[in-house]
Amino acid sequence: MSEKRRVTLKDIALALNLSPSTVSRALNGYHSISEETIRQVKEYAEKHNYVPNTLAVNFRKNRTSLIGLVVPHIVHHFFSTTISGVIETAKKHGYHVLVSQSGDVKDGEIFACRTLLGIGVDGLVISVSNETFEAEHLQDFLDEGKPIVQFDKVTDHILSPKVVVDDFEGAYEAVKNLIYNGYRKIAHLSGRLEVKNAQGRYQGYRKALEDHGLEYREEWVKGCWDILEQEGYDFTKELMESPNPPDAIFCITDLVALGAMKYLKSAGYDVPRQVGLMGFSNWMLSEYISPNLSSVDQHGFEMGRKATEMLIDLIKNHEVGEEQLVEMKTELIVRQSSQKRD
Amino acid sequence: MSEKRRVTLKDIALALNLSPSTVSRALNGYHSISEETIRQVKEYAEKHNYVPNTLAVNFRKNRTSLIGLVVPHIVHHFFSTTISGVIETAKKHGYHVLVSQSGDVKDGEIFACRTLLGIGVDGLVISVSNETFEAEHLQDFLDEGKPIVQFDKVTDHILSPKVVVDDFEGAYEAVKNLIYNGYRKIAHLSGRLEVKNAQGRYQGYRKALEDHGLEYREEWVKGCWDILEQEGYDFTKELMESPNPPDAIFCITDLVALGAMKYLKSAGYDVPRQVGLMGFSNWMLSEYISPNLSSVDQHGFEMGRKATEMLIDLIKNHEVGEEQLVEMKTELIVRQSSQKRD
DNA sequence: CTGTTAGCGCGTTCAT
DNA sequence: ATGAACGCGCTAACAG
Repeated sequence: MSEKRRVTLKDIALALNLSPSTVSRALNGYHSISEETIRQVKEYAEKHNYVPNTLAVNFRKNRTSLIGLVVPHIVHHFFSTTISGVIETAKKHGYHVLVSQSGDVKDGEIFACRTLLGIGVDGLVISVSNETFEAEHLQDFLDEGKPIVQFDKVTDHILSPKVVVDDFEGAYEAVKNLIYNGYRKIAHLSGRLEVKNAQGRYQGYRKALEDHGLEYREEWVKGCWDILEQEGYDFTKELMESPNPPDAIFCITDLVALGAMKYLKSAGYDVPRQVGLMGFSNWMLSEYISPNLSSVDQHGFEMGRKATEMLIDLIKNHEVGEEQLVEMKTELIVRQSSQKRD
Repeated sequence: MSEKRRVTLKDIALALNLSPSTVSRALNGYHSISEETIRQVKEYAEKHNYVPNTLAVNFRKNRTSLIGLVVPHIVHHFFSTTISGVIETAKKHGYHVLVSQSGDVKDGEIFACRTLLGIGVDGLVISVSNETFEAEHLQDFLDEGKPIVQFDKVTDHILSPKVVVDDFEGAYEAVKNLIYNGYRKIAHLSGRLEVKNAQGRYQGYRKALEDHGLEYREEWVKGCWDILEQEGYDFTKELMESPNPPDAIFCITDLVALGAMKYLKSAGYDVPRQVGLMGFSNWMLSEYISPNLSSVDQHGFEMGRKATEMLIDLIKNHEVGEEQLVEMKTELIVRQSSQKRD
């Protein structure tokens, strides 16, 4: 509990017989200070290891060099990847990241945002919850001149730059792959269609069927409300026990696909020979399960990086940003679960 | 870019014909303020949604309500679980969390810590890197009166409370399980034995062998320097191709076990019938791979919670904490990979 | 090139 | 029960 008092600008000024402002300028490399003074000040500062009081600087400048990050679930592999991208990118630009999770529910998100705003973050990177259909808590940021960049799960209820993957194309390619592999009755475990990603993937699915002359049946589309593994399990059971079972399932995300896989295995189906399976998001474990799961990679780290770079640009230019959509390409990862024959 | 100026104490004072100090006191519930004034002030504040300027408060009080968190890798499932525990617990107590990753290297850790200290976090929760054998960058926190709580991967080069799992017992039970299942030639893919966890698990492994009269052979212990999947693969290959191959492998962590599994499968071994496999850490994917992997759960969320609670206690009591070890129990999760027969 | 002054918003003396 | 005054550490505006 020593609590040695830190050296302040004033201390240096006093010791060197200068004014605090001169010292400040010397340390911050102003042009209008003599070489000699600068040298002197820097030397003294170094020697007494002066560290500027960040709290005071923040207060004075009314900024924190903090950026807020809100994601639905930290533990989901895709998000922990994006978190990594955000943090690393922020670091490179001298920013730091406050990470919050919304739990994928509206109230959690609102709480997180209010808190972050209260702390005084300079900007926000957010992937909204499944329940975000209005955005007052986000508008508050813009009203205070603090930019927001959305990524992955985005809402149109607020004007801001967005970084997303091309869900439509990702889904299209994924389903096309199933078709090329010989599957003909392709079902889709979707999400809530009010959610953009879910909508995009659903549309890609339909278009792929259409373009290849395959039948679209409404009863082959099941909406997972919470995007849970259990939903994947239950809906797959439902599908397979129906009078007209599909021979392949395209799932909105890998977690749901895992549930589907579990059911199929437990019910004795041969994946991929009897039933093909395709996920989305390329979770780490998709590579390890057996049969390993074909999926669509979203380049999470890159998304986090891109979103953060855009945000920091805005912060530095004192802009709150405009509606703008950056679409990143997905990458189809073909593994065993979608290959009818080896 | 509207930038509506926020309401300040002064504004309220002016409007209500009071002094700023009275308003401050009213808002912070001082005893020496009349009910009436309090009511009045609170009402006005509410109506004009006054939000105290956190930056000013922090500056004044010389604290941030921020706690720093440093882990080796955010994307590792165990750590993302602990992160979650830290964040949720902090939230409950009105604290926020700055998450950094060290990349499991010394320089990364030092940089993260310096930065966090610079920002002015009130305390630090850290799981140190594989290379942390001295701790000046941690001592700096204590010198400024800011407590540290270590968890999971801890070092004795600094005096602080630590939250760990009982690695020894976890390993002991894990290896015992292998033995009970009929394996007799048990190898161990360990980590760097200077690292505490690695040491504990190694000791548990040895003791289990000893207690059950099994042979310990030095060439059956391989040290993974970076704890990578590839190391698991390579060492397993080495082991199995040696003149005296083991019939089971206890791995320092699931990631290494995955590498082992990959090799064993690719080389045509039957896991678990020919070779048993046991991991440590219970990564999410261990449940999903096939055969699914027996492992030792470390209750990551709980560890994060416990460490954070201890830290916040210290912060609130203006203590920097003493050497103290909280050992949490592990939980053996028996799955297929360690069952010689079903 | 440098010093003086002033103030960011708040909490906390010390008065009254 | 309230107000006046001060200062946290720093920087920006305005002199000179």
